[in-house]
Amino acid sequence: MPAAMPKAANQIMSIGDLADRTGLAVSAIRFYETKGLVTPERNRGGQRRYLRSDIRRLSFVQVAQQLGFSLEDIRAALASLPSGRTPTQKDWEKISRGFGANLDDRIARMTRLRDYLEGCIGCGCLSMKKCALVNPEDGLKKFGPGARAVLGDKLAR
Amino acid sequence: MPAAMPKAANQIMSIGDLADRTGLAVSAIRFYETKGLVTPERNRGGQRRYLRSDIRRLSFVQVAQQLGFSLEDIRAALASLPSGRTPTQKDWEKISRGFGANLDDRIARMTRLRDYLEGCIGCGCLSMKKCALVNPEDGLKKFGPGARAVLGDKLAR
DNA sequence: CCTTGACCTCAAGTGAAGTTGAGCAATTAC
DNA sequence: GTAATTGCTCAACTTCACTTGAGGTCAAGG
Repeated sequence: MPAAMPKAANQIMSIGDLADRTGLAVSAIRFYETKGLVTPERNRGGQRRYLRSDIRRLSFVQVAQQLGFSLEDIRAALASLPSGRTPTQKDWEKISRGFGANLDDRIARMTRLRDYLEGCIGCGCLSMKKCALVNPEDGLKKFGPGARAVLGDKLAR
Repeated sequence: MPAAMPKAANQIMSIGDLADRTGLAVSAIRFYETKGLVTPERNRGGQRRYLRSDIRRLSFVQVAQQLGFSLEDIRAALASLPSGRTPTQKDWEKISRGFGANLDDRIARMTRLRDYLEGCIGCGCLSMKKCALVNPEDGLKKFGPGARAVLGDKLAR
């Protein structure tokens, strides 16, 4: 058999293969393992063996990271995936929804920020403690000082 | 002696006052100074004395940081403010526009990301290195490791 | 079989963005 | 006028997200 031998059914792969498929550095993948983001098996030589579903797992990590989540946030989200079996679409959809809802919020906040920059920063209100954007309500301080308020840190709840 | 003593014309203030007005920690303000983001005068006792316009300056730092800019990016932007005089509205508007343009991009990108997340994450495309979600053209990555900050705070729990 | 490249572990380093602490000086409040 | 508060410098420590290097092992091709 010549040519095409793309890994036994390409069901399992080495760390290098996974790195190629995800665009991550090998060192990053090992690092993620220490953070509990992936937990590969080992072959009898002690080398890591990954499943194809780990590609998606790490891709999710990358996406979520770009959305601003910390590795710990992501770890927590991934922890809700089934441990015994390969996650299904439904599994993924479920955890994606959590992140997506958050995104809506973030988009709204960024839009507000843009408006702020365009219309407000030159107006002087930045120097005023009571600027609705910088400091919407008295008492917001305890949730995060200063301009954090701009982002819509809700003090409610 | 009791009552109203709201700072001599509140034109100049101590680092503690500035910290109160911006919500920043005193240590952070000093740190920003080492990064060239503020350059206060000193009184004859050697203590830092800030102008009211520094409130705006630091507020801008906070806002820009939350947009994902590094302190170095911000330093560069602030460097275009006039050094001899207190910045005018126009000065601020000018530098804000630069950041704002960037923001439009980001909002667009995030909106795209949200759409993908809703419709795509379960579909398998996440396993592809080229998925726009994983690898957006000019991804947030180029804004540095602070991309996290762009997006604000943590996943609601 | 033997070489070469991929992998292994573990420790240390990086850089961003600060915080904390020691030891001391200046300001403010009473 | 004195005590408490605030400020000063400088060095070291912290967290996050990785990378790099040393020293050694495993596995696939020729």
